[in-house]
Amino acid sequence: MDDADSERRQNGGNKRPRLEDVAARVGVSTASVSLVLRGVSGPSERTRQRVLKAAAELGYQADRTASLLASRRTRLLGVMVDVHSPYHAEVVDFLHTAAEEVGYDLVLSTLTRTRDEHTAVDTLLAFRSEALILLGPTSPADTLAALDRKAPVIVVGRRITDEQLDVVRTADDDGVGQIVDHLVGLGHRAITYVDGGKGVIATDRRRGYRTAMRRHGLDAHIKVLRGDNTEAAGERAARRLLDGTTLPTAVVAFNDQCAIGVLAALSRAGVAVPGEVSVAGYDDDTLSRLSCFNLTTVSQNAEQQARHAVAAAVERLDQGRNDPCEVVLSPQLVVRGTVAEPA
Amino acid sequence: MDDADSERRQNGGNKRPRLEDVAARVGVSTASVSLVLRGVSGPSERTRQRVLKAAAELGYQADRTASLLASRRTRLLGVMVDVHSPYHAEVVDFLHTAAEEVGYDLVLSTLTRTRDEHTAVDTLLAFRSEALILLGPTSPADTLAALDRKAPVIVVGRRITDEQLDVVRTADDDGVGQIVDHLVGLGHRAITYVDGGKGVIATDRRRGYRTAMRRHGLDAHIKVLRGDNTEAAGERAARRLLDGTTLPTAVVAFNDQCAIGVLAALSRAGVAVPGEVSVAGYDDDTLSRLSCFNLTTVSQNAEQQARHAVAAAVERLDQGRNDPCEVVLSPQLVVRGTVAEPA
DNA sequence: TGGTACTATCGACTCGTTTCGAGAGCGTGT
DNA sequence: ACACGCTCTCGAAACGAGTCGATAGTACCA
Repeated sequence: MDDADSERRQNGGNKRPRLEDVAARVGVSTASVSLVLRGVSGPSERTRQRVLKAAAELGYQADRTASLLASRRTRLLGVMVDVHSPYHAEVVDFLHTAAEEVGYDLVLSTLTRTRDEHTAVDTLLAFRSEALILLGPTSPADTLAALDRKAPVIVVGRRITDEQLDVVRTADDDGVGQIVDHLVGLGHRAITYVDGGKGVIATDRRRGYRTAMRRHGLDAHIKVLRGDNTEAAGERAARRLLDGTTLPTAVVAFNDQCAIGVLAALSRAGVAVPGEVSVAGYDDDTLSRLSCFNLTTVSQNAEQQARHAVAAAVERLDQGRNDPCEVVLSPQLVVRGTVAEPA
Repeated sequence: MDDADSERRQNGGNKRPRLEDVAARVGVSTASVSLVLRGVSGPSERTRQRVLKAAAELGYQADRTASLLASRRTRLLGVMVDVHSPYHAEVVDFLHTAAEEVGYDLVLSTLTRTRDEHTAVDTLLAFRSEALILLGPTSPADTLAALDRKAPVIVVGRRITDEQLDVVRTADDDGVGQIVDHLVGLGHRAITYVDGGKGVIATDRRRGYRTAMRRHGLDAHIKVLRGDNTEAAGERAARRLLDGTTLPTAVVAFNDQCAIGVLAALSRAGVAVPGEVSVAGYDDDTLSRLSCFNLTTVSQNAEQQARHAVAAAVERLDQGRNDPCEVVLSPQLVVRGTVAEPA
């Protein structure tokens, strides 16, 4: 009955019902329906009920493209992510909830092999995102600064030299410092670091290692092995270690992936972890939590990053903030099973 | 110079340029500009050049919400994914390229802890997706069927009882069968299966195991251990195995995660893999490729799935197909290092 | 009865594009 | 000179919602 009714009402086919269809069914204007459906006060309780009923019966759902166009504001935050990153996945999770709390919605655009940052961001802008939350962008600072002129840009997870942009990140040097402190506290002295290649993040973490070692008067033990953010790089580094005359008592890797590589190479060589050598990673990603690795690492606190990113966007959009802000979160040491007192 | 110019031209502030702004700058109508920018034939070469130049100078970018609203078609495919799944990430990757090839764009909507399938799909519809590509949906068949009345639904990666829907999936039973065949070919007879819990997928794989064992006359060796799609479940199952009197020569797990758990428990117990026991997983996910696991597994062929999903959508939308189609892809055995001849 | 103070509702316009029929301009053939 | 086709361009009407000032309708009081 209802079906036939609504089909007749609709212009011929199976097109989706419009605001006007709901309005016609109830016998009010589209304006009233619009108000009711958005929960704005104004319409009477009677109208409200009837509109809601009709909308439900028709299976009405607002056409977002029209809504966005009509309202000056879109209340849309564009988020650029790398679908392949488990860490990004986690952040997106929290971004959703944080955005929802302040009445914003998210548009996602992802990086792929054939889809670079420029393309991804263009998509976000095309959807009229009011602000851009970029997770770990690799574009140069001035590109991002240029982008910022179109819509407020919030860079997440990366230090940036440009003074204009909002940045939410964790203190990478501090994080590595915490690991070193922890290791030294357990009695380690010969602590080797496996590097993460080029990039701001790698630089910061390396500096964190160096600084912490010096702080503990372990200048002589500072040793940085070339590495990268991959498991393979970790393995290569570990093999170089094994080729040497003496092993360090602890290895700190640029990130978890790399640390896993180190772990694998060591265990293959029959070196007990953490019996003979302690190993630590960075990121607290899904891998590190696997019980077979149970890797001691540093958490970047995805939830806090997400909250601060959304907050930064809202401040720009709704509270008229114009000066850039930089939120530097303290990373958190996650002690698991790959670190112990030196033998 | 340009900056000042364009700022003056725009109405006061720093609003984004509109089609009209470009048109005014060139001295033509918005209609012409629209044609040029979409690459539609019609405008003269002279106009084309001037429009392109002006658009570039103004940094014009089409407002998608307006475009979508104005054009009957949106050429938008809605994709529901679970950001946490590395497998989904891979499919999304290929979906992007496949969609691009046929002139469609993707809107992504993700599942999170607080965001269920219904919400995710609503978002997709709100953006006027013309078809819905759902990766591994868990909603019941009739819910999906209802959805299909609003927009063609393409279910990816899951068998479904409803006859109406398009489905793209791999033959899970066949995949497990291939593993068993491979193992039997190497001389294994005592092959145990670790189950994946409830759900259609688990059922299929379990059946694949049983069928294959029977085909090889190994009915007596059929043994299914309770399990799940997690590492922890794999570990538990492996411990139960270790508690038994004799170990099987091979273990096939529901998926890679579970297989990793099995691996971990075995190696902790000092059982050599693949020396004493061979282990195989399913999914060919990122984990299985890690050299420290180097897990023999079965690939679902993300690229093919993505292509077929997009093709199915296009057939529905552009080629007037009305009958449901089911594409069942053949999974592919990926031989790595955790399987060998029995001792 | 008239006036005030609300509330509930509506009509008409707006957002930035696309679309489409109409028409201007031009060369050609008769 | 006229009609014809052709290419290029344009004006104006959609698209489906949101916005806002205007206007009925009601209730109350003097």
